[in-house]
Amino acid sequence: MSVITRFAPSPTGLLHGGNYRTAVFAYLFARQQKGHFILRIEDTDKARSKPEYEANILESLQWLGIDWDSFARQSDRLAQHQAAVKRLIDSDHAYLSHETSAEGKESDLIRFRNPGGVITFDDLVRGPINTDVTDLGDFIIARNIDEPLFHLAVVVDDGEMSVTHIVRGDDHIANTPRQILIQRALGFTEPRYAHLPIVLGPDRAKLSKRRGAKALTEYRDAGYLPESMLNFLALIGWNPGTEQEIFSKDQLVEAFNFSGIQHHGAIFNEEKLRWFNREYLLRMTTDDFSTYTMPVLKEALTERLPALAFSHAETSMKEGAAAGGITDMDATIAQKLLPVIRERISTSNDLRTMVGEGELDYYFKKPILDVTKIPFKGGSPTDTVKHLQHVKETFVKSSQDQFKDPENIKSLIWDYATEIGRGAVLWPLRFALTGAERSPDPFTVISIIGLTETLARIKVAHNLLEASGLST
RNA sequence: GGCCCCAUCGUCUAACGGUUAGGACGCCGGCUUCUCAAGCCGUUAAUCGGAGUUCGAUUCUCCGUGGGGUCACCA
Repeated sequence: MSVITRFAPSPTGLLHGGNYRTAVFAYLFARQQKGHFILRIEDTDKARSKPEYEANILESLQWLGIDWDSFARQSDRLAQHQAAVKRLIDSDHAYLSHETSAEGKESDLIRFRNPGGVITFDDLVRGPINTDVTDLGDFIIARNIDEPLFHLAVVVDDGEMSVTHIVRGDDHIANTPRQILIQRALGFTEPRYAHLPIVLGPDRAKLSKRRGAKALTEYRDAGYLPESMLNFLALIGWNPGTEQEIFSKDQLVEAFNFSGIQHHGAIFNEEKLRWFNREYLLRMTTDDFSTYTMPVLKEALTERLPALAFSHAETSMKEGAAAGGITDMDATIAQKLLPVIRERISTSNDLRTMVGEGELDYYFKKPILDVTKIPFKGGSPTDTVKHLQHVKETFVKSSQDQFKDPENIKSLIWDYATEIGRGAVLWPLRFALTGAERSPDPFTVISIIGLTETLARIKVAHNLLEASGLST
């Protein structure tokens, strides 16, 4: 018998990572067993189900790389549910019960005739679970013949779709016995159950939208990669029994097993997720990283433009700044900036923040220099001018094509810097270029902004130092 | 509260009677370095408590304690 699993979310809100973790496990198991994976939208609650939530579920699953073999919507299966209710009534497993609700509404509810006794099932992760269902009483399975409720619908759908393994959150453990009761009354084969430990928020309570759990699509929008999200989700409450942590989808499919699933809840740790994302970013090809980064970088830079505009007017990078977008020149620089960015971010949102806070400004405009910070730790302005002058002359004498690679640039002045004291030479150079106390090394910066701009900035620092020297 | 489940570093976890209780994230420190980032190395940190069983308990049993889930005409 081939394995059939399903993911059966309700489109009554945006689903969070914990919900999708359930989908991941059901999916991995189905793929591993060369089985069939069903996506079933449980929208029997008409009042709360919304099309946009359903759309978000589909979108999220596709993004994660969880593809389904068949799709069903519970609301499309009303006829089957009604037939089942009729069968239940005809066989005296259920009956009509005329009742008045708390709000005073009268209706003919359909109640399941509970035989009582102990129901036992062997959970794939928890082992045998026994429940005395006597106390449940005759529970309600439909509001009326046209409005079947959750338990009835689930059992009918799982039964008719021949689901062999029900993988779901362990908040359903308490529901299982009554579903088994309905199942037996309807004559369906009992599936295997695998109840997954709940995913907790930082407060150790069940992850929920109300307590601030983010929708999966929010993580996507923040720049998380589907691969890292899948990897992370799979490792919440499950481990392969080895020390491997980075898993491709195929590897997860192969390694997954129910015995590696924990029996207790696990906290959704965003720090770890960030780490996973960074690991995947680091593993990307240059082209893929560019595709991942450039749209965000361009967008962020465009927003940053007002702050950059002033200097665009007076530098060599001025073309087209007023046109409302970043210039070709800027785009070229952005492309060169990619390696620098890669070692500094975990998500593209980090990049957005960097640009927004002006951390990248000096690549696109001349920095405004605080002249007192140009000399290295207690170095004199006079010596600093001398060193900058030397560096400048060395650069001028060198051929243009040496300025593409940071290592080459480094080799031009490294011996001089070592001889003089690297700090005394490199700090003023780097500061002249960036105006920042913290930045990548000067060689990297030069390779990005180019020789012409480098010389211009050195000249600015030079002039500033001389002017301050005269006035003191 | 009833019922059910769970319990190893702050977090995710390994150990399936015998280990200096291992790994990862984070934190902290060092190396490298003009600064930052990265990288490399390292430190700190845990078996909830109490009884048993056993030559020996993280591991098995019981009792506490703590945490979580669930108790709808929601799913």
